[in-house]
Amino acid sequence: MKEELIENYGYLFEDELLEEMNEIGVIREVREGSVLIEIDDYIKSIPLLIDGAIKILREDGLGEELVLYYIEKGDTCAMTLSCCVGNAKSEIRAVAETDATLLMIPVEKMTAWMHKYKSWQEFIVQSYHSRLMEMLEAIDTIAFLKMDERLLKYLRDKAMVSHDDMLHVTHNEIAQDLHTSRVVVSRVLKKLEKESRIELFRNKIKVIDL
DNA sequence: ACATTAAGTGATT
DNA sequence: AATCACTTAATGT
Repeated sequence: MKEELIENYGYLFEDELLEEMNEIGVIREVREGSVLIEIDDYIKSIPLLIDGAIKILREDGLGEELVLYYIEKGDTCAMTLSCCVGNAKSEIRAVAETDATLLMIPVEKMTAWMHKYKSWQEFIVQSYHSRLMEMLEAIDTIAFLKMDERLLKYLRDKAMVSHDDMLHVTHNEIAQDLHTSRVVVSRVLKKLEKESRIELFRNKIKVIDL
């Protein structure tokens, strides 16, 4: 596991910190689809993503959800960070988009390292920043983009995090992620297929050119 | 063969 | 862009 740590975080952190992470962190492997954080959960440890991708969702009242952004390896979850510091409940849900490997760091260590290691502090601040940027991007997408553009972005992101241009997803699942109806998704996808940008199959979508 | 689930489509708001 | 109503196609038992 030491190798994986170095591979993904070695260029960021000094050896001493990596050593501590290796000792204290607990590796957690999760399967695709498993829920890592539920809304209203209290967070007791910080996940650092070693491998795979995590999907971050916002949910309204009951059932209706919306994808905010994805987290890939080398990243951490900003929500977790703010929750630990403020000891607050999670406002979001985190679901494993693919099979994933996480390194879990206890909250106490996370705050202690903030003082002890400059590289850690920078990592946290930097991570906060990039998550905030992604949030802005998500807002722009919803507010200014039409459904066809939103869908394209969704497919692009999905293909990127799964490192595969054959996406295993149904029209219904996409509709839920984008908070729209299945019929609309089917129509737009059909249009994209006619433009030869994608190819449609049952339960699958092949990305040709985005 | 039948039931279930995914996807396609016209019409309406 | 959403909803309804209906059809067609694929898959499971």
